Amino acid sequence: MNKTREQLEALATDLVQRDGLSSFSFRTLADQVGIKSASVHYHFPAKADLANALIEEYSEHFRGDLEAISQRPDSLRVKLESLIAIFEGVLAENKLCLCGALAAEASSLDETGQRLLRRYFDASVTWIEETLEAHPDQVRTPIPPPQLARVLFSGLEGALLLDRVGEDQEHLAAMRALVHSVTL
Amino acid sequence: MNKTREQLEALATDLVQRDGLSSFSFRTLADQVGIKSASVHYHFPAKADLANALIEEYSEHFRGDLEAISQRPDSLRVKLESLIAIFEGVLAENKLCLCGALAAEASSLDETGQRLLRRYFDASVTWIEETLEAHPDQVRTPIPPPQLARVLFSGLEGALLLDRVGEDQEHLAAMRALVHSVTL
DNA sequence: GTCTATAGGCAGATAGAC
DNA sequence: GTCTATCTGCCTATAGAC
Repeated sequence: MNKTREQLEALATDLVQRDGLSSFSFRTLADQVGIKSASVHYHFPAKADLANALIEEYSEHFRGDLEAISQRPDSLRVKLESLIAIFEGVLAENKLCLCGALAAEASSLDETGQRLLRRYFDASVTWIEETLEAHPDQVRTPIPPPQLARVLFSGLEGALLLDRVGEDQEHLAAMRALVHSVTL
Repeated sequence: MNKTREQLEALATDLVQRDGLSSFSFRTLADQVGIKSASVHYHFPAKADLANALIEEYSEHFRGDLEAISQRPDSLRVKLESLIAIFEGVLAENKLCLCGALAAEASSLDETGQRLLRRYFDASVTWIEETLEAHPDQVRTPIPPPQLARVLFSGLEGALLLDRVGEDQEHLAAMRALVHSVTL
């Protein structure tokens, strides 16, 4: 049920991650799904509504991925490497993090959208922080978990941005080196 | 001479850093400068030409800032803190790095624009790398300079992105903590 | 849920006068 | 260098039929 809506969301998510929210229109979505743009408006009255739906879905999915990492009996290093692997997967598809892409275009979102973005970043950083604190014996740096968590997540978002215009994955690789050096 | 062109570039730079390239049109620029949109096309035939001019100017300016830091007889820590201060200044104006903003919208640039973006990131990372290598005795981490440089620049670009949608400067502050911990 | 039809506006870009 | 005028096309969004 609601297959069309799901198709639209999947397609729009992909397009935002590739080129940003302003790079496509309701017509673009309609054409690819095989309906008319007026029908897209039935599912998402305005573009900001679409953006908000995308952020919510993406956040939920990402949170699921993080929970899956948490539940594995891995070392801190392996857990953080699994996090990096998520970003490497996004880069492999020549995409950005949906929320990172939208953050660069934040003014085309409404207040709700900006709050959802903030919540995504907060939740992600908090997950790293808690993961670090769950393995205090495996942290090998004087930087306290709250700061280290922020460095890691900022670094991953930035590395994605830089590596996508670059020709290799040197920035994400450097993030791996960082994780290697701060964990046992 | 070429006062109009300079006004257009300054205005466009500001708008890109605030909302991205697709957030304004030649008409937006024309209105604010007090001319007609057709006259903007005299200075920049197409929007991609404008984008490329902006990247070149921004890169040159940034390179000047970095050279100024290099020429001061400061410690490694102070030099890296000066770099962070540049990003803090951008955030204080509620802006992003021009090239970071454009990197999220890379598909609206032409080949030249994407190459210029790559050059900007390369040059910045190289500057950090060389700065680290100029003070080998003040580096207090096992991460080699090439990787550390990439972590630092990715982190700064990402922190800007995250702190702008956030309510405080916690990610840039965390980058300060990182610099503090890896330098003497 | 999807359609046709359309409103009303803005986009990038160009031709040619001044 | 800047203008007027204009082309052509796309955009978001809505009304109302099916």
